[in-house]
Amino acid sequence: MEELTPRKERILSFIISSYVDSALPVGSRTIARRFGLGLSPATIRNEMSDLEEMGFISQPHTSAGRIPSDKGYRYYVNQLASRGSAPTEAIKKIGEEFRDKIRSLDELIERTSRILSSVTSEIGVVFYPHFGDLAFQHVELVSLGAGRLLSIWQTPSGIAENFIVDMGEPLGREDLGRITNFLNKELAGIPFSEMGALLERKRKEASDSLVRFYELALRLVRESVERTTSERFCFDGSSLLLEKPEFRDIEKTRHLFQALDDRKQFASVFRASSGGAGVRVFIGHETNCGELWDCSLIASRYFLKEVPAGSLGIIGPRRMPYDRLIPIVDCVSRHFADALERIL
Amino acid sequence: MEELTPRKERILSFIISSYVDSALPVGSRTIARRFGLGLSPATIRNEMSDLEEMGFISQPHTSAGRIPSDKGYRYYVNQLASRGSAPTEAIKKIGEEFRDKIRSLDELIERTSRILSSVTSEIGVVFYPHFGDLAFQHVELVSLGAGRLLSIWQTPSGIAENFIVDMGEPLGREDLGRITNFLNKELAGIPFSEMGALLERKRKEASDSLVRFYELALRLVRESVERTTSERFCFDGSSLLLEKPEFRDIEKTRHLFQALDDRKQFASVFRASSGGAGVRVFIGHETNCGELWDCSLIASRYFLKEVPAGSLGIIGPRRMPYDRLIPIVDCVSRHFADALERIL
DNA sequence: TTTAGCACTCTATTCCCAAGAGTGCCAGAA
DNA sequence: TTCTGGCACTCTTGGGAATAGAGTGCTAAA
Repeated sequence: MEELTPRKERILSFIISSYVDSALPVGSRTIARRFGLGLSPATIRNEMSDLEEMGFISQPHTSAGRIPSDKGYRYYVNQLASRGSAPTEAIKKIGEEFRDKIRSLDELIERTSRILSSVTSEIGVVFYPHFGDLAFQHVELVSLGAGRLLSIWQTPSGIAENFIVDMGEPLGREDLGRITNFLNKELAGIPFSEMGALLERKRKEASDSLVRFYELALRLVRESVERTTSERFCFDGSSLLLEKPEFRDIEKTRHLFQALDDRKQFASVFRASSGGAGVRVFIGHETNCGELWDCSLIASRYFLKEVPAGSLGIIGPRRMPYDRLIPIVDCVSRHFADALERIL
Repeated sequence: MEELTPRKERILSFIISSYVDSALPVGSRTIARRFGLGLSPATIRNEMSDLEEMGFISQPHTSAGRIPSDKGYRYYVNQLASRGSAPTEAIKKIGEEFRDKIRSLDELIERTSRILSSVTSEIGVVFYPHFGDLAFQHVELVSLGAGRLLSIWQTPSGIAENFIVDMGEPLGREDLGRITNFLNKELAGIPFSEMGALLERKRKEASDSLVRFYELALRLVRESVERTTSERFCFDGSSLLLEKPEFRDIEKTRHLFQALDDRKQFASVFRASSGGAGVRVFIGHETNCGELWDCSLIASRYFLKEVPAGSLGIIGPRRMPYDRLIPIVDCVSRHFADALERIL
């Protein structure tokens, strides 16, 4: 990205913060007046004309002020990254919210999305963690009768996930013990997501006496662990969107809500957006989702025992106070990861 | 509710179906023209004037046609109840949707809310079942290390729920066995929701050697089974609301979405609305929720082993094709209950 | 390089008017 | 008694036209 002169940068920055505040296009007059620098509107106009030509701002129509473009926001956000302050007010509130005892994963997820939306006044989104990349250590099977099992999968660090599985055929106590031992021996240390493939491979080479074990094990894995790849998430605060002036237009808003309703599509947008570590920001068309052209995403990946496990963040209009919201999402993300490890 | 003459009833019914179709106030002229009966607009006007005085219809303003009132819809819906047909088209589709294998409770809930909204074009809502009224039969405890337990609770009919609980203190294998036996003996046959109170009572009279067991048991119950009373639900299709002409007004719609965002409040509205068996309809102010004055609820309670366990339904504008939607909600409710028993 | 001035453009608001839809009421017909 | 045609009245809706206001681009001078 090209560099801007300090003056252009200040003007761009002013346009952004003013527009973020008011949702109104910003004119040269306003800038000259509320801008420390002793410059006349005419000078500002020349600078703005340059900025427009370079693509950082645009005009809704000929006789309106300027509004920031994707590129303008992007430049601003990149500048921000180097500084990165944190609003102590919000940080304190977040800390308090997470201090309450949270007892289940569901509660944590719902709670966190609520916190995100209440602190930022945007839509808060939290994805359920997936465990695929964690290493397996130990499984326990409990019979529930009629061929149904409860399987409890643990990692070396003590994280546990469990599933009810219908095995189709009833299994005796003895069988159960054997399968348990078999799984614990065969799969120790393997990441959950690779169990299926591994069992598949081994089954082909297995002696006849073991084939049945491999098949039962495979069924168990398929019906339980492999389910976690599904992309569940929870979001909260959609009514906040309707308060923003850019969503006064029903048609526009409807399309946006359609995108949110299509959970599959939305999950893929969000997931794509949160590769890499740390907080990442996706502005307007950067989301790669047509309906979200006037929205931005601030997403953060969270980790479980150093392994990426899911993401969370907020979604709102492009016109966002990025300087305030980026550190907030980061802060919530850390608290969430902590709380997650405490629960699992 | 007072009786209407057959002619008034036919007119009311026509006004409702026309208004449901078009969202436009209905005038006497329209009725006279598209109404089999050879009556002049003037006659119809007189009848309408009566209906208005009786409170079944109202005028948005002096020179507009009439629209149905809560009372009008209510009369219509009550009439419907006696007939109760079912749209085979939709029934077939619902059956197909439920035929797919559904593997977890979460999946079933999300799926069902999606089906509800796609078949009815309204918002579909499904509450998670609560198990409080089911009888307890058997519990199993599995240690996860560091004082954390997985507890698996079963009913006589084989339904299982499980929870991870942090007991605060590590428990040896022997302790675990004792507590398991203790719980199974003390609580057999008790409904889940009454376990806490029962243990509390018994603890007071217990001999010193048993107090510790009661306390551990109480902690276990408090941290696990009693959580299920929380009112979780899932809904889908909120973008469909924005397509309806009555929600073109952003302010009005915002209030509605605020009500939906407040999950606690919404849960209580919905739950209050679904007392009793069978499908129940709540029109406008009957929902007892200010923000929902222009909405209706069609709710059905579902059962688990003959015990009411939760509810599901749809929410949309008052202007709803009740005749079509009531049987649909009923149908989904039945399929859901079946699927639920298959899963748990 | 900056500034002041000026003509120009486009939006948003207001007001007015006419068209249209629907009603209520009354007097007369069935 | 019940129904109908006619008529005056009311109220919303939509389409200009006029106006005010905001903001720009350009040019010439400091």
